[in-house]
Amino acid sequence: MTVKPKHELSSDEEDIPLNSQKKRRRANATPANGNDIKIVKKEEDGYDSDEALSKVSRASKVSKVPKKNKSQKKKKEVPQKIVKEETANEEDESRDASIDAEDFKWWENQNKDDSIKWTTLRHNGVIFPPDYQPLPSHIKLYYEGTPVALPPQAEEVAGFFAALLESEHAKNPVFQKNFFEDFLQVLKESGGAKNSIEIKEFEKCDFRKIYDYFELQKEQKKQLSPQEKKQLKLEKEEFEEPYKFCFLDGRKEQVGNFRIEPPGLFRGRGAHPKTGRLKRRVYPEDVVLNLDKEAPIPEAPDGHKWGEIRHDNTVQWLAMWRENISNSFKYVRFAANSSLKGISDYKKFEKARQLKEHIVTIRADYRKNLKSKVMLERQIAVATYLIDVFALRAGGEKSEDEADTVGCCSLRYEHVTLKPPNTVIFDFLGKDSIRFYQEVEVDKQVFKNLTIFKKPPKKPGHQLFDRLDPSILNKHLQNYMPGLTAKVFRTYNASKTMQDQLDLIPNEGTVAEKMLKYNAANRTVAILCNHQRTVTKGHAAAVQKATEKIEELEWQKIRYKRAILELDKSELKKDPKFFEEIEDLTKEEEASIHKRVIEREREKYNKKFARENEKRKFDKEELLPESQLKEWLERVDELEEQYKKELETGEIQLKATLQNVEKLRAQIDKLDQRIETSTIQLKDREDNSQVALGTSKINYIDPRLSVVFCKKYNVPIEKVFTKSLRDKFKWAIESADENWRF
DNA sequence: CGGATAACTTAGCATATGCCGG
DNA sequence: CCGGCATATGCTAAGTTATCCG
Repeated sequence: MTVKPKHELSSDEEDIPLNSQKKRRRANATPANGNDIKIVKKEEDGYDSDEALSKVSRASKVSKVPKKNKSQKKKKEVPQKIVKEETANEEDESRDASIDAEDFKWWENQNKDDSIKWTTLRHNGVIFPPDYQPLPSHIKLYYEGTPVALPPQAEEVAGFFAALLESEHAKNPVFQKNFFEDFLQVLKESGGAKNSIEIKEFEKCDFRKIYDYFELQKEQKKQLSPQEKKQLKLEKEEFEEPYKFCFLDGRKEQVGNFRIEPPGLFRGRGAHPKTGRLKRRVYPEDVVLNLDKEAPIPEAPDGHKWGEIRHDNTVQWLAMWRENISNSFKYVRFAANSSLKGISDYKKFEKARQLKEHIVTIRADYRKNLKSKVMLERQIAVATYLIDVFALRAGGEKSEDEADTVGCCSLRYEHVTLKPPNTVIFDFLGKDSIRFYQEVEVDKQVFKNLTIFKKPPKKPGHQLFDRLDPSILNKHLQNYMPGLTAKVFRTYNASKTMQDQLDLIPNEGTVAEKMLKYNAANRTVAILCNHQRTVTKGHAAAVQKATEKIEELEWQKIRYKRAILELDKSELKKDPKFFEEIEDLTKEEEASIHKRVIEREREKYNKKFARENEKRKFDKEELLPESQLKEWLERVDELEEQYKKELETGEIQLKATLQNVEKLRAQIDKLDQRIETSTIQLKDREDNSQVALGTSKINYIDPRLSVVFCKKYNVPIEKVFTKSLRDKFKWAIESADENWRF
């Protein structure tokens, strides 16, 4: 218990001055705040050093695992079916593909060393975006009111901006500036405006005419007849056909993104310094193809040549090119339903499941290490805690020319606010500049440590974990389990949470009711992972509409109750509670409901009239006379009159069929039903408005959990997985029985 | 060893699709 | 049956991590 680990006795590397650590971005390098020394003093944070020590002996128990585990059981490889590349009949290629995929059940026979991804790989290359089509001569950019004769190269770039004129990007000054710089550059390179107008200021450019032209084109496309649209779609599919599939070890498999990304303006998320920059056109010369050595090399377009032909069977990309915004690579890869992606996915979840065997130890360890005498160990402990409990990402360092977003290791002083005794407010921008905001209670010792990590001279801009980065953290995690890294915790906790939530669902009720609960479970996971979406622009309006609808149902119900009392006063005595709600509706509320209902009725008839006549016009039939509309509207007027009277007298007029207490009660029951469904639906929609369920379903929740749920609860799999997810998760659907557990 | 980077997963948004209620 | 809305899909940006390289 009191054995002092040797590395703590010596002045170890932990105590090197912080300012000799690798330089940190964003202003101020982390100060040497003396924490490292003070931390060992008991009075600093009052921990029991004896206890702190015991942990280290524990840590030494953790077995080191070789980096590469090559000793994994090597099962026999499935004999692969050789598929003829030329099917005699090409009429139904996709059917062939699906048969192929079904034939290859890799999950029934997991194998081997996965550094070699394939032995043969053949494909037809990639699709390039069409050449630029110059605008008609009367559509121009205007500069200080004068049309500019732009060279096509520059016109194309102006068009990229014009297309975004009504978007938020176009209002963003950084976007404007970056676009304008690149635009001027292209303009210069292409010889400047042909009518020698010199463009100098962004503010003097008017892209409206180009924008309007694009809108018109969109409109015209929409106006095409269904047959024409169908024809276009058919042509598109036919053109894409050769690129959609490839042959991997002789099996026909789907390619994911076989289209080269078209040029445009870079739309970075959040405050990205490069947003608006010109993303340049990619030519065959920029593209590297990956194929097997004997594979026929697809022909490059017209007079072009491929940049390079590679034969690298240790990777799973088919083509790649370098992109000019951040100088990184873009890849053409297999589709999500491909065997290689499926295998990776399966391994990901199996790895997460493996973490179950170690999580207790890991948690016990980081709890103990929260009190370690070594600063690095404490930071590792706190970071692991945050990653485990709050599902933070690893948080690698980012460069100055990317958006300022953070994850665990890159958290800074200002991202964490401490509220004694042990409340922490996290507020930072994470991946995709999505805000992470949580006010939470944390472990007491975690709170103390965060206080230490924030101690002066540390101040805003400084790293909280000044000794840590994902590589150090991951190396530490590998000690517990081969392949364990920070991101595995997200997968593990997401799937574990889903399992726990699904376990709480009783096997009863309709499929719809079960699905509501499944989605609620899914939502718990999405919230854990902070998967958000922006509320759709019509959301507020939609909610209001639905709320009003419910109000109107309530009002109808009250009317019927009043009507019952008119028919038979004695009903009140029999069940006074039933009639209580009549009093809930004030005259004002009722009047405003009347107004809404009437207004909607009027609108309905106006629309009906307009639509009907449009149709008749198209069919060259005689139009409805205005008198028809008038007649309809008069009926609404009558209704309005009737409601007005009702409001004054309280007397309800109903059609003859409803002049009967039993029928009214039945109607009221129906209304109650509708109110309940509508209310649940509304709540569900509201709860979902800011939460994206898809991301966790696609990436984090072991699909076998959903399969088991469906099997056990008799829910059709289509209810939980869309077509594409069923393809992606075929391995799960076919392999999990109803007793499977994460 | 550490920084750079290649290769992969994860992410939200825009747009296409299709489904459901009036 | 049809329009409006929700959902599914496509697109590509933005992460993580292993590995490369000096």
